[in-house]
Amino acid sequence: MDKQIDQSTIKPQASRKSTGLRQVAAVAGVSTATVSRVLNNPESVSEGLRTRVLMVIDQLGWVPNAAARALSSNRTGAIGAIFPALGVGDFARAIDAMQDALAARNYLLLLARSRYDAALELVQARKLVERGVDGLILVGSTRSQDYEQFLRRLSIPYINSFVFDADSAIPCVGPDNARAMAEMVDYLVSLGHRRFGMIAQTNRNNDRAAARRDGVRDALARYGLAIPPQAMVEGEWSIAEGRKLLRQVLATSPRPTAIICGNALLAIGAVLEAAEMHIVLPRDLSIVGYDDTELMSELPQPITTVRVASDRVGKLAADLIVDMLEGQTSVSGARIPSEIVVRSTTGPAPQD
Amino acid sequence: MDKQIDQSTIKPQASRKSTGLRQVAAVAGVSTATVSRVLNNPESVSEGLRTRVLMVIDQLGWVPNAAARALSSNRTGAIGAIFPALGVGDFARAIDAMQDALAARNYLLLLARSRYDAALELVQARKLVERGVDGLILVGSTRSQDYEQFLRRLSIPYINSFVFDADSAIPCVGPDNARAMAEMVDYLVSLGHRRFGMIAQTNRNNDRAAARRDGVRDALARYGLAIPPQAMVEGEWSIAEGRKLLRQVLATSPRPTAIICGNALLAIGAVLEAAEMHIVLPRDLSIVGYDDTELMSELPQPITTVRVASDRVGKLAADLIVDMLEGQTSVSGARIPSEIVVRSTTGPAPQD
DNA sequence: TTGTACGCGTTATCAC
DNA sequence: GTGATAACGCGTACAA
Repeated sequence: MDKQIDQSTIKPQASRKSTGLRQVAAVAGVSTATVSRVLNNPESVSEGLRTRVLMVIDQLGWVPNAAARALSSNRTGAIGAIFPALGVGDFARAIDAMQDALAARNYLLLLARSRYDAALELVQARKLVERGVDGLILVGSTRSQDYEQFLRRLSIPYINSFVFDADSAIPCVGPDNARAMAEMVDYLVSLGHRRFGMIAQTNRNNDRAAARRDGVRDALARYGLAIPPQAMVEGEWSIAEGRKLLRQVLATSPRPTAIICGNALLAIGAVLEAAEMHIVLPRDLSIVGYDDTELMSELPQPITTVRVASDRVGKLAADLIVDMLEGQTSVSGARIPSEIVVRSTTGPAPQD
Repeated sequence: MDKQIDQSTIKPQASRKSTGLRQVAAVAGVSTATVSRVLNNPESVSEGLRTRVLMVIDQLGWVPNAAARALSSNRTGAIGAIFPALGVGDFARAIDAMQDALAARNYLLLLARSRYDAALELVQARKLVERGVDGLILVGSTRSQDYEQFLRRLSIPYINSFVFDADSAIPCVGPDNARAMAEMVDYLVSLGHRRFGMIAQTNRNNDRAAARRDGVRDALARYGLAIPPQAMVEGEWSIAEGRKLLRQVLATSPRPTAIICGNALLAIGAVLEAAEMHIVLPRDLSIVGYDDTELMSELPQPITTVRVASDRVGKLAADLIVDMLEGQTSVSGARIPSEIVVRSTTGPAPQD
């Protein structure tokens, strides 16, 4: 009798196409609960059953359904991250490290791209939340009211990366952009420079770029110095712009003796253009950049720059958000130190 | 009476925390089915109800739960893509375009990275499938037996990108790597070059690199030419390696008059190193690369290279996989044309 | 056009 | 340690 009943109750299950956990349970002769436990809490299942179930899983090639799991457990095991761009030097390195760190802790990274567009970023955040991410890694700390409100209503944790603000309410992982630039200014002033120009990265929806610019300005102010408006220009993220803007800055008078660039590509463009203008670095002019990509050291003229361990930013951000999710105590942020890498594009200010 | 019944039936729903669609339905005074339809099939709902429901949704700030939706509809609206690397020139451009194209058609891109590691790629594929992606975009077309089997068993479509093989069973979107290199060889031979060297990208788990190398070899063979083993070297993806390998190739005798590099960074390294060795391009030597990044044209010496519209690869791959999902007829692949961009690192072979 | 009711595949809370 | 079984939130026949 029992057997007959078993079979008749199995039939309808078998007709349910080639589904999952239930199948495994049936074949292994255990309950669905046990199969689930083998996956999520192996220690709570006896050795014997566990191996048996694992064999069946392997044999059937069963892959658990993440959607069902998410629906039932209210966790997806996915972390969302929104970056302005994905292929750009420091972000790319951070993303790689983030992915590795998350994978190591059994989380998946969901990447979105905001293109430095505030509205788009909010859209992306919504999509990620809709997708059920357990936490969010954002870049920067300045956002619109709408966005702030959206985040506040959220029941999931989020952190800011690539910025560091000691007294921010929400955790930050990143360099102190302003301080990094201040150190660069100190270095240049110590070389005797007094007239500065800046090829800044555009500030539009980019508080890191703004912080770098402000860092330069404030540091200079401490020495009683300032960059004249015409010698302060803005560009995006390309060599071509670095070239163009160098000419623009050098056209001002009196000519600056040191030019600070807001990112790596702008610096590379500036240095290349200087060479074409037969300006000898660092004899006639000093140029510095921000971020240390391979190019900064491999070009004919290695460029002095600020180095930030972006991979550490990525890894720590990943670890931090997972810690927050798993209720670790250490939910503070971290300031990633920056460092001035002196190469051959900086030297004593020319005498005039 | 009716009112009282309504209220008493609403109470238990209200106690169910701050859930979703049901809430919206209750507040809007419609059924859950209607709310669902407003989202997934708006035309089938009367104007009046639709706007009312939309207002309530907005007011409550409700975000549909993707997991529940996926579980119920058996589609996630997510496409998985596995790339060897994410931040690398052509891949980065393709990824950007892919994301945009997918977003335009209301799909989300789930990105994974295989690091040119076959085993890791299979792991990533499994994870993406577990995550319920509706389709898969892969790179290349050569894979292990295990992997092939895994894909065959899959019930979701997948395509190969960055390769093109006219008689492949599964759709491809990409350049014909071998043909692109063959054209480059034709060009160099037409300039009088007869002695060639090659700084290839390593072939490990990279059939595109292999195809490029084979393309060069076969094209040369047609002219009765060949690259001597010592002049055929391999590197990864860095300027430093391009530098080192150039010296290696130039140490062979007789010295090649033309050197073909397997990617952009290797070419840049080679060109920079040549300059440091006081070798004048193209008078003494011709060097070409593969892939056209900004650097290839902005460096002091613009580099002759193969240009492939990677963004088109990304966009077309995205459109193709979605077409396959949505049952469009046009499920063939596409060959993305490549083009030789002649710059200043190539010229007539030196006379000896 | 709109509403009812069931099922999607898993987790988790109970009993045993 | 193990097994029933009720959620989880949404889509969708089917009925009205």
